Amino acid sequence: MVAKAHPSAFSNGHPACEDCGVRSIAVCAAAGVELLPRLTALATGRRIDAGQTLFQEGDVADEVFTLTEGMLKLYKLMSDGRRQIVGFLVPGDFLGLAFGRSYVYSAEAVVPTTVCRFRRPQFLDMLEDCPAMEKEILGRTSTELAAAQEQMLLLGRKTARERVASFIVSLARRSKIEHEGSLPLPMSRSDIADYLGLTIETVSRTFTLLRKEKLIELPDKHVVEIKKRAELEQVAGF
Amino acid sequence: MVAKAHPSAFSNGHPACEDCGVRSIAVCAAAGVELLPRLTALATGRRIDAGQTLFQEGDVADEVFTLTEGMLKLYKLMSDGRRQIVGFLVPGDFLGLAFGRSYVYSAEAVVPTTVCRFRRPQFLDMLEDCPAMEKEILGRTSTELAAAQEQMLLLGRKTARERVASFIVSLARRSKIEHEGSLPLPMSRSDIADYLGLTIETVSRTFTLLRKEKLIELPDKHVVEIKKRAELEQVAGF
DNA sequence: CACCGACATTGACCCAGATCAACATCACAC
DNA sequence: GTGTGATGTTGATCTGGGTCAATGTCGGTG
Repeated sequence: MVAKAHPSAFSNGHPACEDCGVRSIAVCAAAGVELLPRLTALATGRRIDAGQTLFQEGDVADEVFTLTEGMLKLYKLMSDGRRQIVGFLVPGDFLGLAFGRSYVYSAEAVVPTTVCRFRRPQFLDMLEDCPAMEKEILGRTSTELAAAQEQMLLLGRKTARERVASFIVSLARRSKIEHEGSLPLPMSRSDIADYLGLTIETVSRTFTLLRKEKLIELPDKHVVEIKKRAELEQVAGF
Repeated sequence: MVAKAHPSAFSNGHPACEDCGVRSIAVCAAAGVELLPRLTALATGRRIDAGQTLFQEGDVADEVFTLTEGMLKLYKLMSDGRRQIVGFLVPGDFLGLAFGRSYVYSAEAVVPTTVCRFRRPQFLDMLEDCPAMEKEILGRTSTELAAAQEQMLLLGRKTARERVASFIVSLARRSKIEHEGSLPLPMSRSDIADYLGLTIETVSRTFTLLRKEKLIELPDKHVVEIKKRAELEQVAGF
């Protein structure tokens, strides 16, 4: 018997899926209640310190994950160290389903992070029995593809000012911030630069510029306060 | 009865799926033989002249397509006319399954092109009855996402020389050209520029540069001949 | 055939953002 | 408290690729 001061947890230190904080927004939401015990049995938790990598580009892709807490950055490296961050993941996001032998990007925690891990073969087996979950994954992959295409427009054609404005507006949308308001910025300037195809200096200067234009405020390195949402969206080119 | 001098064709001018030239490499390959008549009944053909658009970003996404002949470019436009091409499609490729109300990019023929068209609701109904096809679409979407992420690295971090080299190598791989050899380049310099996040002048200069470096030859505006494949891959950063 | 318009190449110059460098800020260890 | 290293900001300068402009190439048309 498990004491219930806290939600029930299994020997692997992972809470049961029924108690999972992100279940309603994760791919698991598509699994019917009858599949929850099976999901729970397959899942193991993992804690990742800030800066620690979950996996690296080229590793054999034998696990898939749901992010339950924190933030991950996904990136690709060139041999000389140039880096492109291809995405930031937030709780509820799913990752790892590479169609191929190995992961096509590295994943590293931006802040202390927890993920829920599944072995790939077992997860795929479960997908067989749960078409709703497969549909959900297809939908998410499609949405991610559309976001990647939007980012291609940003990287290929937007100015530094437009890039930074787009970044802030996109983050705000994902955080469900509708108008003006305060936005956490957990990643470093270097991460932002490598996401936007700029240098840290240009990112810093551009934040300062937007602040001088009174579109944003920067009460702290890791917080942006949106002051003029409409103008910011305008600058972003949305 | 349909005379069989040519493969059987239906009133809509579209050949039956069983006779389709790209069936073995399209999503339709995942449909069992028993589904072919149903596929054929749903499909209609469409011819698109070079330069004509199949659909535009923002149009209601009520159709999906398989490219049967020619080449399409997919692109996003900004209000001031800046353009980012997010992909070139070749026969066998599938497009249009936007997860949302409307298409997120425009599609235009690069050369005279034919597509096979399905109404979305009917196509989705068919997917319900054919999990193999849904899996196939998920696999393709995943692969496309990985390609988009590779392109993000190109757009965010590579030099003009690396971009053009990457472009040539990627095209060669898709055309199954393994080593040295001649490669058709159906799109204009302007299309290449908008795909690589460069200007036409830089694309032109960079082709000339690679030619002077003896990595490629340019016997014609629309042909590249790869002379030193290994060095080209090196420059591309692969 | 000559003419035309679209596309591509090449040259001269310019500028947005990179690079190099100095300094500021802050969390943390001692 | 003071020192130290990581992170961020700001300034000065440089440069890869953009912009502007002239010229070349070629397929189509009368």
